[in-house]
Amino acid sequence: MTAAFYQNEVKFFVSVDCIILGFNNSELNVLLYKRNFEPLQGQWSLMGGFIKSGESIGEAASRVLTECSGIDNLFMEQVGAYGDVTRDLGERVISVAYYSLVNMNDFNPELLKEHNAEWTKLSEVPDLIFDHNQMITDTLARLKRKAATRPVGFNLLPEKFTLPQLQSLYEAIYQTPLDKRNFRKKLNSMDILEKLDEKDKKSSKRGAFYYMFNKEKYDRLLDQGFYFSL
Amino acid sequence: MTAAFYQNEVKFFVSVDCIILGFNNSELNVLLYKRNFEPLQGQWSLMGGFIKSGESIGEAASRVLTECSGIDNLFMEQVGAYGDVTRDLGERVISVAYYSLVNMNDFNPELLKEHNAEWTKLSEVPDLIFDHNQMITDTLARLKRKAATRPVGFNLLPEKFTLPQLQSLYEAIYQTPLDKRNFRKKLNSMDILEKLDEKDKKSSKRGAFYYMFNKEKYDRLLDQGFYFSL
DNA sequence: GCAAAAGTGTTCAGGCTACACCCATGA
DNA sequence: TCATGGGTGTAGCCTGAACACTTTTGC
Repeated sequence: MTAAFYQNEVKFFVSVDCIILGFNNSELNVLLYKRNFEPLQGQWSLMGGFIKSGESIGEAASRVLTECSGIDNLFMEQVGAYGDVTRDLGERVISVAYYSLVNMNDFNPELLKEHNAEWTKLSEVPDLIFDHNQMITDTLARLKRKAATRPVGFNLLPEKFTLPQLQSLYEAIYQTPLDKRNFRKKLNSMDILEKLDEKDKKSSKRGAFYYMFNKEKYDRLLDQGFYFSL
Repeated sequence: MTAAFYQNEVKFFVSVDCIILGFNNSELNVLLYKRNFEPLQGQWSLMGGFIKSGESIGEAASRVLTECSGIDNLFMEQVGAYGDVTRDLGERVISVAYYSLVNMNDFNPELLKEHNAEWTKLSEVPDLIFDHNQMITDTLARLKRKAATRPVGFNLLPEKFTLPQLQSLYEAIYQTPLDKRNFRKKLNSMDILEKLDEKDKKSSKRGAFYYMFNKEKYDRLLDQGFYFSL
């Protein structure tokens, strides 16, 4: 029963490419690295790798993420499969893209160096190999939709964050300025944040209160038919 | 340069599976067929096929669609890649799902018979092979989002359709009843439909006016910053 | 003439947008 | 004391939701 049923069909290399997004200084960043193997050695590329036998697509993506971050269970979601015949210049490779939203501070700088990896502002992404620029474009469109309807943006921030930080994150995602009062009013009305007593004094003299996303509260509200929307 | 760069990596069978949706009698239907080859011969399945060398993923999906419909250029969009290690009982196969929205009347019944294919109401879909039920579930979630923000629903109707038809289509997609007056008001305000003089008298004595979707008008409005929303 | 589906407006509430000033603090 | 970013409330508008009766016509 484990016999070769599909003998007459063709097999393909299948890889995953990870669009790892972070947020810093009011800007979204993506993790890129310089390829250290042919073809196109020395060119900039997304983090990726081939799927191994015995490994699901998601497991492969997860492995790539862990390898370059040292962190398990990062937020991650499939973008889609890319399979143009000539997309890879080496041989034919079908690739499945995943995007991941991470807190840049959690990344070990030495591990990044080891992988030739660098955080790059989205506004300064160079020409990447193959269809990797397209994958980023598709991811950003998806992120806009997703962040508007699900509380995924918090993955891009430290556990404790301020409202000005959160707002500038959403401004970066939507690529549009938001009204401070309206933004805060909306968040307040959702009642999914915990206000701390502590303040962040790094970016202003007065200091801004820290908040935390309360997942338990959010899940409870979901059950009651609540929908996140920002 | 066409040398074997990735010699040490594993290759996989890659297939496409098509979730072909039609609309009839106030119900969404999906095209299923009885597998005529092992493994799981005789079981119900989505329409699908292996990707051939020299063929992109989209081309493979398009080929499968044309093969069973006799129609080119059907509306089609990728749902995602499915790659659990044990998803296929024969051998390991990674599959990319595409959904397609079609006008059931355009399908040649004899061609369907040839392929062992049958239209099945969504409410009556049996247990399918592998993860095909999951693919349908994912497609329906995607369709809800898509149909709300893009005028893709028209692909499920004949070129000429009535407003009661269109409303029942959206009721089927959203799985919820809609208010007749509000629905018509919204459509009217978008100004993307052409009202014909002709009436459809099949479903009532009085008859309902036929309308057509005006793609040119829609595209013009898009340029002016208009967003479809239903 | 009656059954069955098509067609038509108004009202109300809630959410979204626009908008400007005071507060706290470090330098 | 002043420069800098943090924090707060209201009013108008618009959109979405609720809702009931008349029209047409085949039988």
